[in-house]
Amino acid sequence: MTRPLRADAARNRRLLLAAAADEFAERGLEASIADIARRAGIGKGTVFRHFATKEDLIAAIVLDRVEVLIETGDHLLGAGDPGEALLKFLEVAAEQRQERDLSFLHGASSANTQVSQVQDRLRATIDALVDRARDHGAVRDDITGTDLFLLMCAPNYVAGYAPGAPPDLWRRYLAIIFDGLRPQGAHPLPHPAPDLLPETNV
Amino acid sequence: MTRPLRADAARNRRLLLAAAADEFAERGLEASIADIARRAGIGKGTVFRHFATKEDLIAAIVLDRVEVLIETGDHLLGAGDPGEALLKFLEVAAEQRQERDLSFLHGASSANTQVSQVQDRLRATIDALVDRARDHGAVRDDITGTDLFLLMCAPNYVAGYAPGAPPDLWRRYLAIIFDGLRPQGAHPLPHPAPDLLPETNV
DNA sequence: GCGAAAGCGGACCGGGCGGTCAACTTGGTA
DNA sequence: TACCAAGTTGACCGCCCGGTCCGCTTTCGC
Repeated sequence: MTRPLRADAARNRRLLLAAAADEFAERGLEASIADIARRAGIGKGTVFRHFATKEDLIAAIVLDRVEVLIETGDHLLGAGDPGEALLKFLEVAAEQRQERDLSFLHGASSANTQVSQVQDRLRATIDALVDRARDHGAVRDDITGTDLFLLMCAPNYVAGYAPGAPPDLWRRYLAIIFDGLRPQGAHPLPHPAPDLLPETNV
Repeated sequence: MTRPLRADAARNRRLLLAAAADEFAERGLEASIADIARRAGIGKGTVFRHFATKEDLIAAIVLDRVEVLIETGDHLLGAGDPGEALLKFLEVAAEQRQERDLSFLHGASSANTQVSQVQDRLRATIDALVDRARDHGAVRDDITGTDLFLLMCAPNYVAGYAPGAPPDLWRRYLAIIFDGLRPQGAHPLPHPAPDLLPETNV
């Protein structure tokens, strides 16, 4: 369908995505296109040749990151202890976020259809991980894949509130939250699990 | 020291703070001063008469909200079951956040000395609540007040990721996290508690 | 009721943003 | 090697932002 990119264009696209991810991680959503272009060593106009709007650029970054998580999750589905697999998945997700925190980009790009599609795929993978762990008695009966999808980002978020915190403080809060997911000593939950409509997250 | 505000000025200040809180809750940090002024029914110049910068306005809002939490916490220190008191405190904090989510303002104003002072006071109150709950065996031995200070906002944050979620979904995630804080079935934590230096949070 | 001080408001400013464009350079192909 | 489509570039545009300023209005002690 679409002819392959010219060699220089492909190189610039890679540079651009890397620079954008770094810049967003450092400056948040309001990182400017001009700064991103400068960091990538390309002209501002080139950015808009590759991505029509800033939102499209953000969506491309999110797409890449979520794909990685899906691959990780699918791989873990076929391996070892189900409880360990789920925990390992959460650790990988947290490590990705720790390296570069781009969580705010997910919200900023959820309107994009490709992003919402890939997020649905991620949710399916997490559902499978949780189902397997639940069947194995590694997590309590009353939690769902959606719960984990939502809780996934919490450890980094919590650790991020500490100013000069050590880089792997998230491990502490992941452990606490995961203890809350175990069957031992679980108290009944006061609110039913949400069900996010999978087709469209409006 | 400073003479009291004129009647109209005091009224406008109240209108302004209320409008700003609403506007920030709806539009996030990038809510504009012009919109806030319009919502309050006052001129843009008047905003800057009351608060020299946008940051000062944000700090004033945060100050008010944190004071409320401190009062709540101090009150709960003298009442009933220590474990219930801590849980109740977290519920009140989450309700405040659910009504208007201004958590992003805390980060934006932490440079302000008044804000960091009042946050230190809040941390002291939470420390006391946690110490009492721990002594009573309501929470595990290896968590600290600082842990709770950081975890406090997590339930709303997690629930906020669900698009059309019911308004009190946070209760579900607070329950899960609180189960993770209980002594029953606790697994050892892989990372020590952080200690935020209280005098300055740089 | 009057005058001075306090408060008010909106036109205005400099700057930075996302996005456009037309002149220019480059890569692949016949 | 010569050509042209694809790609690049930075000056430029309109917009909106936080913040200023000064002529006007309101409050309140006397």
